[in-house]
Amino acid sequence: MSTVSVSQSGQPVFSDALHYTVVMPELPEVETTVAELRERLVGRIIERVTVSWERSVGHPSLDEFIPRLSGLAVRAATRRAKYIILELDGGQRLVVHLRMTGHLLLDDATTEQPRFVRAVFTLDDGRELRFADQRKFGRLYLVTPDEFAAGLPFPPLGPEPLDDAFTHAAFVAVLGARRGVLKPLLLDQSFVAGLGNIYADEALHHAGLHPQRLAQSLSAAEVANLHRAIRLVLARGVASKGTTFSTYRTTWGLEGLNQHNLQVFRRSDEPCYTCGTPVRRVKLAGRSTHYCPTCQSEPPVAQPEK
DNA sequence: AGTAGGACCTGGTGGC
DNA sequence: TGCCACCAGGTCCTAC
Repeated sequence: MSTVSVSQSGQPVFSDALHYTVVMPELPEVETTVAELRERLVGRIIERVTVSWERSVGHPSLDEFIPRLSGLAVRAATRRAKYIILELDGGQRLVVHLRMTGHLLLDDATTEQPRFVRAVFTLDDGRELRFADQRKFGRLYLVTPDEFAAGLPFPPLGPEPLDDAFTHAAFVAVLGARRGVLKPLLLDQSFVAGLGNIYADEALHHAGLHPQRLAQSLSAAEVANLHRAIRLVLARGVASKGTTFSTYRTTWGLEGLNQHNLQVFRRSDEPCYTCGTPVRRVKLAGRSTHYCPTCQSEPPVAQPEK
């Protein structure tokens, strides 16, 4: 449950407030958000919609987006990859991708709007679902049942790593078709859905694999280790309600705890918990990449360079 | 098919 | 103190 902030200086009391200070939402952060929305939003009716940053709406046009949503009840909240899916009356779906800095906040309408609000969905119970997004990368999509059945608004997505169907054999199958450097491959949503920079680095460390290893160079044992590691770090992230790097604290804000589980991410130059070697940070495929040079030994085959 | 780089964005940080 | 270049990273797009 969220905590309640009681102000004695005339500030509103944030009862039933739901705040997220999660940065960089990946699968566990989105899963946590969806679980909260399932509990607190399903059954409510969207009465009114306002959009203050037009490009936050990815589909359809704003002229269609707003009137089509009005009066619809939220029937279910689910997740696919890093997408939040709100099923509405008539089978329409409001799909949300938080990208880098998106937040969904559920607050009493009388409370002050948080910074960077891009869209507000006024509910029938006096609350508002607020989409805040500092860097404006996040997107909202409204799709019809036919569009959703045709795969909109999703790009090609790989298997869900926490599904029971994502067995070792299933991982071998998707990996066998791919080549290239491990780190960018793990970030490729069409390979396995839901990993981002944090959990990709953590999975590689847990599996003892150097981020520059080539996918096709892995032994059977290393493939099994990587499969186990992906599932483990994501499951641990979900259990910890996500990873929070917040620059500010609020008395009513919910916060994930997985940052305390991280072995290498954002631990540059700090000692590896396993062997004490300073964690190294390099730029790989345009992303900062963290690894332990001892636990994750260098690729056995020399990379073509120089 | 893969790789690289730019674009989208803005607040925070560090250098001068 | 003030300015400014740079960085953060999810995804799409283009080019090679």
